[in-house]
Amino acid sequence: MKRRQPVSIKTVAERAGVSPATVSNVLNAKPSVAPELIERVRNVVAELGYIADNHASRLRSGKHSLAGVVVPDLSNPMFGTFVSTLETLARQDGFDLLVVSAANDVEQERERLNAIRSWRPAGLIVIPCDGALSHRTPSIMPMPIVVVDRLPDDPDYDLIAVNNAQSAAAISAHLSGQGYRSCTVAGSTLSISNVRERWEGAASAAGGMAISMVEVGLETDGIRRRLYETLTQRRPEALFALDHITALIAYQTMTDLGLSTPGDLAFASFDEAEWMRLVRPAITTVRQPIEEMATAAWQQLSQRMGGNADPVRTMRLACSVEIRGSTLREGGRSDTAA
Amino acid sequence: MKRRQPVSIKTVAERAGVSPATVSNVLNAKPSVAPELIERVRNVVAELGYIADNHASRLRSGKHSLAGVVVPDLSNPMFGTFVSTLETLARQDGFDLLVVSAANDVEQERERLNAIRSWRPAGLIVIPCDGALSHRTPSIMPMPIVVVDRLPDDPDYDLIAVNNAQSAAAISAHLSGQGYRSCTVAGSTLSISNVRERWEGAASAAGGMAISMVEVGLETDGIRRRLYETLTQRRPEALFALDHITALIAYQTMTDLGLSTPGDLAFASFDEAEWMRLVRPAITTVRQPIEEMATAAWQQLSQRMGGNADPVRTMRLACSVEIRGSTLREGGRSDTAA
DNA sequence: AGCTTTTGATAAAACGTTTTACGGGAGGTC
DNA sequence: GACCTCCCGTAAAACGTTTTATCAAAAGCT
Repeated sequence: MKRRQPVSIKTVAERAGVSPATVSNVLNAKPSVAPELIERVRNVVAELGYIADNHASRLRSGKHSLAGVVVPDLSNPMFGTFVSTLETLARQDGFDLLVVSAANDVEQERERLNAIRSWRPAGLIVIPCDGALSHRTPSIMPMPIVVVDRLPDDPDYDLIAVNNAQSAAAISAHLSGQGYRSCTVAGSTLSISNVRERWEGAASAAGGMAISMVEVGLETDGIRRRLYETLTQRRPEALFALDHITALIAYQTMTDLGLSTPGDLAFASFDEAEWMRLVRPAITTVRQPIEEMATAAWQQLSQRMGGNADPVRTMRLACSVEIRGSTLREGGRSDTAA
Repeated sequence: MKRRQPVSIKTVAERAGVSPATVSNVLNAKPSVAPELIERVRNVVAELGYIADNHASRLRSGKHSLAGVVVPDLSNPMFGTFVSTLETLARQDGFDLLVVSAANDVEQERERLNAIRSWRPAGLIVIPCDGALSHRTPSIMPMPIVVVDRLPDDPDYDLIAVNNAQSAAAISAHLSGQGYRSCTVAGSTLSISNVRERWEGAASAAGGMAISMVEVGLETDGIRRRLYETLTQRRPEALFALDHITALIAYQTMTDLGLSTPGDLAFASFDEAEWMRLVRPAITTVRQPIEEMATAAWQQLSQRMGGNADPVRTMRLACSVEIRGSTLREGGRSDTAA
C-alpha cells in the first residue's frame, strides 16, 4: 500500500482523458482551461496523490525554487534559529532550503560551496567560517549571494551584519562607568573581522579603564588554557568575552576557580545564550537580532533573485545591550542602553 | 566576471572535441575511456568550472542524491545537533540534505511532508511533532522513512528512540533513594508517547515516594501558569521536568519565587541543555545520545535506501543519567548510573 | 452565409543529463 | 585475406516537465 509505481504527469493525463500539457496548465493555474477540465484534472490529481517532479520542472522552465544556506555549525543555537527563521520566510515565497553546515571547517566550507552549485540554487545565503570567503568561492557562482554576520574580505557580496563596534563600545563604556579599572577582552582571533570590530569598539570607549586583548583561538582546549592563565596570573577587574564559546568556557573556568561575579570580577559577553539569563547573577550581554538578520538577508536575496542589480549593499543592524547583575557594582544602578 | 552564460555538458564536449556521452563517462568514472581523453576532458572541466546539473542527472539516471529531514524546530539545539550530525554522515555517503522544520506545528508538518515529495528524495528522516504522524503523511510516500525520537501511532515505519521508561525510572529511584517523600512530574502532555513513557517509568520506580503527574501543555504561558500553581499551592519535595522547555520554565519560575535547589526542593530534568551544567548547583539530568540517534537513523535509512526490505524495526538507545547537585541531599553521596 | 477573431486544447520541441544501441577500426585466428 | 572479437567512441533516445506553435471549433462581424 505504501509503494506504487511512479505516477507521472502522463498517468494523470491519460486518466483524465486530456493531454499532459493541459494537466500542466491546470497545475500552474494558467488561464484558458475550461472549468470542467480543471475539475476533472484536479480530481485525478487528488485521487492519485500526484505531485509534480521539481527536478523535471526546474529543468524545463528554468525556474528555481531552491535556495541554499551555508552556516558554520548548525548545533550552535544561534545559527539554528537563523536557519529556522529563514525557512519560514523562504516557504512563504515558495522556496525550499538546502541547508549545509560546514562544521566550522574552512576546508569543508569550500567543498560544500562547490557541491551546492550542482543544485543550481536560485540564490545563496552564507554565514562564512571566517573573512576569507572569496578565496573559497568557486570562480563561477552565477547566483546572487548574501553574506551574513561576518565581513568578507571581498566587497563583492551583499552583507548583513550588526554594529559590532558600537555595541562593544557600549559595554566598555558601561564597565568603565561602573568604576572598573582594568578589563580583559577575550575573543577567538582578530583575523575574524567580527572580533576585530568588537575589540576596536571596546578599546575606543574604555575611557580611563585599562583594556587589553587576548586571542584565545578556536579550539576548546586552547581557549580553556588561555583563559585559565588570564584568570590566575593577571586577573583583571572585568572580563568581556567576544563570542559565545569563549563566554561559555570563561564562565566554566571562573566557576571552577571558585571566582564569583561580579564580586571577584565583572563579566560580560557578546552573543547572548539562554543560560546567561538563568545563572545568578544574570550576565550582561549584547543580544544580536538573529531573526531580524535572517529577515533582512532573505529580503535582500529575494530582491536579487528578482533581478535587482543595484550596487552591492551593506546593512548594519542594531544589537540590544542587556545590562544585568554580572557587571553591576554593589549598589550600582541598572540601566539598559542600545 | 561573476556571471557567465550557463555552461552545460555540451559546452564541455565541444571544447574538448568529444561527444557529450564521453564527457559523461569521464565524470562518472566509467571504464573504457582512453586515458588521453580523460585528461583532455578533465582539463576543460577544470577550466570552465563545470559541474553537472543534479536535476537533469537525477531525471535521467533515476539516482537520487537527496534525502529529506523533517524536525519540529531547528532553533532547539537538540534538533540542531541532530541535523548537524546527520549532515556529516549523509555527505560521506554522497547525499545532500533537504532540511525542513515544522515550527512545532502539526499543520505545517503535514504541509511540509507533502511538499517534500516533489523533490523525490531517496529517503526521509522524521522527528514528528507528535505521535499522530501517519495521519499527516500523504498516502503515497514511495521512499523509505525512518522516524526518530517520538513513537508513531502506526508501526509502519522504522523507529529510533531512547529507553524513556528506564531512564525516568532511574531518576525516580534516585530521588526516592535520597529520601524525598513527594515528587511532582511535569511534562507537556501525555498524548505524546515520549512523555507518557517517561511518566510511566518514573511512576513505576517511585518506591515509597508519593508521585503525581501534571500536564503543563505546550504553550509558554500555560506552562508558566501551571508550574507557578504547582510550586506555590502544593509544593512537592522534588520536581522532575520531562522535557527541556518545561525544565527551563520551571527553573525560571523557581528563581523568580526565590526557591533554591535542592534546599527548597530537588530538581531534575529529562533532556540535557548546556545551562544545566553551568548553574549552581548543577542540575541532575537524563542525557539523550543525540549523535548516536542520528547515526543509527542514518544507518537504518541507508540500508533501506539500499533496498533492504526487512520487517520494520524499532531501536532503543540508552541514555546516560547524570546525577548532580540539584537532587543531592545535604551530605548525600554523588553517583552516576546508566 | 462568408469572413475574421477568439477560445481552448494538443502535439511536439526543448531543458541537461545518462544510457542504450550501434558502428568503425584494430588486433587475433585460421 | 576473410572472419570474428574486442575496444573505444558516438548518435540518438529517454527521463518528466513546460512552452511554443499549431489547429479545430466556436463566436463575432458585416
